Amino acid sequence: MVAASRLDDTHDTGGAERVFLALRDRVVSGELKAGDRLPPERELALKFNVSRPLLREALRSLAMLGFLEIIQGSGAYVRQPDIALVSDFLTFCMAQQPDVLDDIIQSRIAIECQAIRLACEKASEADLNRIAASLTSLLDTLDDPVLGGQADYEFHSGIVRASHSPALSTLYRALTPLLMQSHVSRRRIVPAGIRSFLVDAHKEVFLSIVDRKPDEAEKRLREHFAIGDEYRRKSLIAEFSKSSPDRQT
Amino acid sequence: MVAASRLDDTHDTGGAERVFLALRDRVVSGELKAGDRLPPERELALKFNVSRPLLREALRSLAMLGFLEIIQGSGAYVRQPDIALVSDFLTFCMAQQPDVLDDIIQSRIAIECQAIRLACEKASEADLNRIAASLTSLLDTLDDPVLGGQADYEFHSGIVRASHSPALSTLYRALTPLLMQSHVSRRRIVPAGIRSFLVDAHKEVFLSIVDRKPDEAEKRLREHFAIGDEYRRKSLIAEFSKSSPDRQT
DNA sequence: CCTCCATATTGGTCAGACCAATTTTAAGTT
DNA sequence: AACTTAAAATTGGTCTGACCAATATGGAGG
Repeated sequence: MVAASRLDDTHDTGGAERVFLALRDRVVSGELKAGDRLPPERELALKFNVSRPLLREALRSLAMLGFLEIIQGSGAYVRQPDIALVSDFLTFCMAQQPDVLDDIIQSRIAIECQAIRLACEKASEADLNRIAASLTSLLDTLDDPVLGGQADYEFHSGIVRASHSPALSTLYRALTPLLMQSHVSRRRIVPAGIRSFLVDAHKEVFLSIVDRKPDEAEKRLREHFAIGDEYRRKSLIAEFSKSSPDRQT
Repeated sequence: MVAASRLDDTHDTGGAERVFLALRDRVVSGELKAGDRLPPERELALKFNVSRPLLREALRSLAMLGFLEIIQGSGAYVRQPDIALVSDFLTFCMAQQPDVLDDIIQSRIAIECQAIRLACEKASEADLNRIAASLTSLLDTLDDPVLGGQADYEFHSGIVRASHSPALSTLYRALTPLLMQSHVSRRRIVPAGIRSFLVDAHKEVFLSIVDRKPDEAEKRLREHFAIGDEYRRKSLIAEFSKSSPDRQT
């Protein structure tokens, strides 16, 4: 096992890794805050008793991990860590397993169902307004697959945001890219005529939040997901039985 | 924005990064499988038209990300990516926000409540046996905070595993380190006399899975979490009002 | 006071060398 | 022939010092 794989490791396995860990810990511990500029490479190399190439291996690694932004001629700056990197890696890890795209929806259901309960407790006026707005635009963009999808996402992420739970929000953001990937294929097969019905489902979910009824809200949200799932199954079956030529791999 | 921050970026911002992205994509795309050995550094440097230090910056970065394991005298080997790295980074991202440790439990509730529903559908005989076993060891280790905590974790992770949802399992594993961190402080304050009651709660949850009743199972699991939360509050209040000297920051 | 260019600073890259650990090979022994 | 052991080759680890490129700085000129 490589030392760098765990946050709590200390035993050194080499100069570059030693520097890497030392600098990373300074960032993680908050000693180095976002925006701070690191000393010049030559200076840092001297301080850590390594050559410049070695120090650069460490700096470059930190940059690749998103901890640093290195600007030629200027310096190396500490960067606010980006969830997108977690998403990327999570995506990769999950992609290693088969059929995750069909399964990722389970994570979404999990997060949203818990979020909606919290939202019933904690949603502010602003939260409700935001969700209501997404409902409106959902209605306005019924026929537009792109804008409609965006409105749909804003509705659901609005619920998560209204939970006022940073953990759930962070997770949700981490999953969003994967969700998007599985979402486009999902939405494509929802029959156009049914979409207005889906808006009603969203509306009911929203009203349950307004009424501050967690059990009801979760139940309706689950039904909403279940219905979407059912359509997906039906469409798949229809596709197979007809073996329509427009099928895309 | 640095190019390496997104998995789909291609535009190069330098030699080292170019090599980094090229090699990473080979791993992500599956062209390089776990266990494969990379060509020697000198050879790779020639192939990519960069100097060895530059190539090493790229290799080292990949190693830090967990894509490679570099062994002196032997070579660089592709490694199965480790969820632990996601955990580390997720931990870091969440640590940036205040009070996450109290909030991380929401993610746990979310995942487990969804998992237990799926478990009611999909749990195999082996899954149930495993959970039952953890129940037994939970009973046997009532007075041992370490072993007891371990048994507790095995029970809950057993539920997630029984969901047969790779996405939920992956997420749960990613959260485990953070969970542990918040768990120890949590368990410390549960009064010893009540623990047997907690075992009963676990047992009820388990029986609901055996009976394949999703709603009931989730309800009991929620109650279980709620009770734990309540104890935590009470203990905190008690600590504050007494301002006991054994309080640890 | 502002603009513009020379200079200094700082990261980007390279070449070649030597050390350390491992692997391979070959010699030597049983 | 098979095993042991030591030498040699392979491969990663590290250093030095140099030069290029982009940026930042500061002074000269408007």
